[in-house]
Amino acid sequence: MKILSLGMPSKVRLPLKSHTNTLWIPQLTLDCIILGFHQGQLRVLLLRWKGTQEWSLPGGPIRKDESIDAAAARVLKERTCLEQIYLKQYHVFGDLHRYDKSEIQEKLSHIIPREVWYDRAISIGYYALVDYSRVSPTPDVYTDECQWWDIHEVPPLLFDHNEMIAMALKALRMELHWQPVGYNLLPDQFTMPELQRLYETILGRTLDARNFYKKMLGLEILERLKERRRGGAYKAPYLYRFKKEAYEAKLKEGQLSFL
Amino acid sequence: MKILSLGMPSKVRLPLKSHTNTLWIPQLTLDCIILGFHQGQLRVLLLRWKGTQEWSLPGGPIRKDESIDAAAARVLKERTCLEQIYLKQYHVFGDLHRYDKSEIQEKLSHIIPREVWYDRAISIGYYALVDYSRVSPTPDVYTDECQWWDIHEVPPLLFDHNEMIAMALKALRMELHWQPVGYNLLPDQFTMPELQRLYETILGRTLDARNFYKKMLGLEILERLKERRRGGAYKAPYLYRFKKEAYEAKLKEGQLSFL
DNA sequence: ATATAATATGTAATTTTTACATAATGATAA
DNA sequence: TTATCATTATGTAAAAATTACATATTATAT
Repeated sequence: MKILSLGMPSKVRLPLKSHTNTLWIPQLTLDCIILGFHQGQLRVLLLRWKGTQEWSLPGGPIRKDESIDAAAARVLKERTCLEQIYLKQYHVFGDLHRYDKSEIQEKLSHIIPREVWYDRAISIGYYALVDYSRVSPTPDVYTDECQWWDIHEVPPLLFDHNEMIAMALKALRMELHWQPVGYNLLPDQFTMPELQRLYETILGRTLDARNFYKKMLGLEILERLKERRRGGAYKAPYLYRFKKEAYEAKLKEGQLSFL
Repeated sequence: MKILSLGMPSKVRLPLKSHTNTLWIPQLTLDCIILGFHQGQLRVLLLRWKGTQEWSLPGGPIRKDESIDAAAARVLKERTCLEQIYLKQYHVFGDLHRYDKSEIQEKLSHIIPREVWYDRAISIGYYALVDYSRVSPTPDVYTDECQWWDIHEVPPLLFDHNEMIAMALKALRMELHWQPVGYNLLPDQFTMPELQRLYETILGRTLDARNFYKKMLGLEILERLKERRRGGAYKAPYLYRFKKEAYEAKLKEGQLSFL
């Protein structure tokens, strides 16, 4: 039953008619907004289609013998080589005319024959929070390039993927209030200014450092290490680590409020 | 494009193989947790299968030519005769073994031939908030009865529908904080104690009346009418009404916090 | 040794939330 | 008609959370 780690022919990751009566659930896909944090930017992993300047999100159909969460984990693993990642289902995109099908057919005709696209597909949106430094961006057979983009600098994408990213960011902003988002987006060890910049970037506004320290430390889910981050310019900041047991306990009791 | 109001043969509302290559998207369904508030209870609309004591949620497959939101609205309309209702997509149930298929085949074999069930279906969960008093519960061709149940007294249901209700309630509790849930669940005119009981019921805890009045009136989205609710025993309470423009404006700016 | 720019921290004011008790009222019963 | 009743309506003080704000510290760079 564990398809997840087996991998799959990454050829098939599109809403194509050829999926009918095969391994794949027809007319249903998922798309994955893979988010990382680097240099004060929230970044999203995008793919560039072979021989084009067209970008879109990683995603694809769901196997008949895998759960949708496993399918999302599979897509994530194929593009990042990461497993056991925080993945959140946040919205289903099911409008009849989610995107201009003929435009897609046109732009990708040299890769995908026009006639194999479904008239219509429904897509389950997931976002993943990953440690940027551990990701190895990997294109698939349809694409030349897999690259991080600042979420605020994303170019016009194929399908309705710009909208998907916008909605994921909105959902993430909500989650920021009661989930330890930093735990998933930052490396195991991080500094308080890094965590603050993460919050500021996602929220789109600045925060007061003193109040931020107070708030985060008051949650009692952070542990300050003896070491400081060396190598940077100027005063070396302390390193912190999330206390996993502590925050999981508080999460369960719904006693976490980050903002 | 407006399939919504056309209605459809309500015969087909199951994840059945016969949907392949027809009007319906295969292996994908939706289920609808229709919620009303009555006599201090949060109630959910359930269907009883013909000739059985088995209950389950309203739902069914999605037409190839309707959006998923339109499909949910269609299901809702068929069971309640209501349109223009608040519907919220809250989770996709996509596990491989969401429910015991053979148990379903067995229990419903006198209604649905065993062989027509899909091996597996994925279901999009919606919940709807309706004005209880305006609902006309209507069974479909597979069911004898369509009835309200206290959400805390729901019997064991077919499929994974108990879990669906539990998760819908959880999602609703979150929404209660920043959405005017009372606007959708109560009649146009209502009293403050009614609104308070609604909140208490959904949250599962009591609230202080003075603080509740203060909070709700402080939001400046309620309008007190001159009339009071007559007919009840003892002191007649004032009637209130939501100021639609006011709360929509505040909702947009994210400036509503109900709790 | 000095300058630099980022880190680390405390206190007071404000706002929000919580706790708590009593008078008013309309319906009911005597 | 009056008294009783259960519910509605309301204010204030304490506690908690949030916001505003300024300075000493320190690792690095010069």
